[in-house]
Amino acid sequence: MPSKGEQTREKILEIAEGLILQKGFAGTSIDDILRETGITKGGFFYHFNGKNDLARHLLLRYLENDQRFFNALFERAQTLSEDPLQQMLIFLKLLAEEMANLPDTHPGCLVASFAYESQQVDATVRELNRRGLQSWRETFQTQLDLVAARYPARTEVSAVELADMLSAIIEGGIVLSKVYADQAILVQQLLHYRTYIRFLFDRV
Amino acid sequence: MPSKGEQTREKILEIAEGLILQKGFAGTSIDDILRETGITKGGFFYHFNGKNDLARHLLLRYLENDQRFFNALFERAQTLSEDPLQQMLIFLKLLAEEMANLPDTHPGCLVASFAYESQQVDATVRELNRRGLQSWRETFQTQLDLVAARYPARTEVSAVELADMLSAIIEGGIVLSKVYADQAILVQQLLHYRTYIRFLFDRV
DNA sequence: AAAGAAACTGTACGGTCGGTATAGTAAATA
DNA sequence: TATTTACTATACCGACCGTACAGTTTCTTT
Repeated sequence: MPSKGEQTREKILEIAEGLILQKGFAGTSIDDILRETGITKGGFFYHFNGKNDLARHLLLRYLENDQRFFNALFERAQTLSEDPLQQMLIFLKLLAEEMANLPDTHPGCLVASFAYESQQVDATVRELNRRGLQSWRETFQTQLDLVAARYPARTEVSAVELADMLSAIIEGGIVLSKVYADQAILVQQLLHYRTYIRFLFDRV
Repeated sequence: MPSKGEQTREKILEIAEGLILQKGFAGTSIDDILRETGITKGGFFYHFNGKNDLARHLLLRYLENDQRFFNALFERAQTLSEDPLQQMLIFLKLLAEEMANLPDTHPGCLVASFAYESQQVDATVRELNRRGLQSWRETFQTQLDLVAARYPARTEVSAVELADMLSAIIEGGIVLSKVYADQAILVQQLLHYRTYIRFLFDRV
């Protein structure tokens, strides 16, 4: 059982994340967070040294959750097939399904949020953001390397670029989904990426 | 020759855009803009009714410029080939070249910026944002329809989704380029989209 | 039960925010 | 020359910003 402090901390992080994704980092005041959580300013500063400290913990939590999420989907894909290409394709299908099953449209990605407010956060957060993208790159690249080792690509492609393409599709798909208020778009785009992977490595 | 007022107006818009792409909309104060432009608050409010009014004009200008930019590249592509598929492929190559020739990394896209601060701008700006994405969709879709009319796609694909994919690649590519501080990524991603189009319609 | 640490509340601070108002002025235009 | 355009300069507002800290309650350990 998490201590009371941990619970409050988690509540602050949870609510702050939602607010920041809708209003931006600079646009979300500490008072906004206090209003939603019900705690007072002193309580907030007991847990965090300030807004930038909040941003750092927020991003850390977000990246860890995302990593866990991706890992879980890859593990599930690995139980369903032994072939690296099929695993990748299954992973993408599972990811698309998860995005389709969200209650509303995707709330947004903190990495993109901070990327567009880079001057509002300190160098630590910017660096953390870079590392976050890099860890996604490595996660996807690892699988794509396995694919490329077994299947000759139709055209010579870089696994890193292809890994980045998935990140780009996710980030871009989220932006479009947000603006159109239609989660289907992110799903469609993920499936297009999947088709591209199939064209590259599968004998279609 | 633009009148003195027009010049000042343009200067405000130009500087505000740069600031907003780096610090976000809420994170950019009117005072910030005054500092950079050298005008006073009275001067600013002579030209704009407030921050939201600025946002609207900013987005309008941005979308018009972008539309002109895309149109110019399509026209150039049309002078180089009569075939719709080749025109699309040339367009994408030209677009990638333009992105590669930017002096620094891509400064960002206002559409994404406002998408991640949707609660900070009024409904007019949000609607304008949607229309902006929609006009890109139509621009790309028009060309892709011509392609699909002449070339049977390898897999049945929706021209709208494929058009949105380009927008997503651009938006996502910009995010990655910003975070990694490397404009090459956006270029790579545009070329991957190009390869996907080739796989879909061309006999590779 | 006492002590101490953890988890806050309450309040106050100086600064800045977007926005408004107004008086004055220089330059372009009719 | 008269009028409009395009500002400057200054002052002000209430709201809110992030920060600080002294005090109080709640939990945990001994």
